[in-house]
Amino acid sequence: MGATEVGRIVMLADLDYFYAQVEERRDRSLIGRPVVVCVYSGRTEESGVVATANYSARGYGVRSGIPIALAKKRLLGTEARFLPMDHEFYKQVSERVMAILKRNVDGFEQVGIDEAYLDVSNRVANFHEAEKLARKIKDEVWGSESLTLSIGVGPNKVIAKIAADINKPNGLTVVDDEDSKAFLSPLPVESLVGVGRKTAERMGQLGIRTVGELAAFDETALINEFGRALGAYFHRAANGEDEEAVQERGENESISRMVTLKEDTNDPKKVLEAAYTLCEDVVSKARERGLLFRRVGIIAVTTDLTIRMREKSLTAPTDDMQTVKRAVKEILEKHLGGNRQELRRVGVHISGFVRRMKGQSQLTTFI
DNA sequence: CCTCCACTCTC
DNA sequence: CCGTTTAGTGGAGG
Repeated sequence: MGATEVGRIVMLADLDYFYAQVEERRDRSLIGRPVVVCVYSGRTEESGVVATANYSARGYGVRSGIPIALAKKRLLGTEARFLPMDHEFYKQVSERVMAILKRNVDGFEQVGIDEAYLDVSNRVANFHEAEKLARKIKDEVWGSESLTLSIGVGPNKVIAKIAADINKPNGLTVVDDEDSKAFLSPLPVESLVGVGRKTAERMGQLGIRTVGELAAFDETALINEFGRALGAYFHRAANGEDEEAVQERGENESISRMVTLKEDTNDPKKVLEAAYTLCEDVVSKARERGLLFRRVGIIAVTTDLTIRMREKSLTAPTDDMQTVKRAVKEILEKHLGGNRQELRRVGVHISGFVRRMKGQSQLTTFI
């Protein structure tokens, strides 16, 4: 970048309908028909939800998060295929694609399995060159993986993300500095990262429906309504301002596992049996990474699908299975005891990581 | 300041 | 009709 330039050029690359597209790639017979990748809960033959659907299926109203049974109803009479998630495989494909992205940029920040922010400020002189680079990246990914992606190019992460969303699949949208405000202004507030259904509703109460209206709203009032960090972020983002750096993310700061129980219950024995399996999972994950942890918690989803979390801090960092199981038992019994509601799902969560030093035992010595 | 936990969001 | 995983903010209360 020239010394006079102050602006950045940031991209957001987003693999299109990722899981379903990967399935289309490995089985060409899927192409041209609705494809629905499912998370089966194991409770009954088809209980579970849709993880991702291809655009053919989306045409029938099939979206992420809807029950599989509902998706089947909507796709009745079509040649639709329903496939179980194959997370390991998607992860391998993702890693190969991310490697391609990485070698084309200076700054890289992966967000989830199918998205990454790319900082190309030092690699291209202007937005026109950035567009050419984006095209090259798309060609490379297509050439070696036969996958399409959508890329948004902008002066910062907020704009790049929205630009990528605006035109998919297989899109490429460039929004340069001068166009930012005009680009953002008419969009619904939900276009901004961090504004979901609930927040959009609250903004609606304030008479804010578009990003332009949000940009014009008093910042102090936003801070009052949404808190210091969020309020200030909404104000800046709506005005097209965002200084967030493109930065590689560190290690995860928590590990959790969750399962759907065979049947709704509040029998501690049944819930604990499931929870103990989850303990084994999370503890071995932590050990693989050489981590001790200070907090253990449970997640309980009741019959009416409300979610509760309970956690406690341990007196010392550990990765000892018995300690974890005891903690989980204690928290769970306390919760089930004071709660008549039956559970549908249960989860175990650990956090407060401390890297295990060489020679450090999991039984920390008290001084 | 720390702990707990609700809430929101994302893939 | 109903999953999974992780991050982050912020309020309440110690």
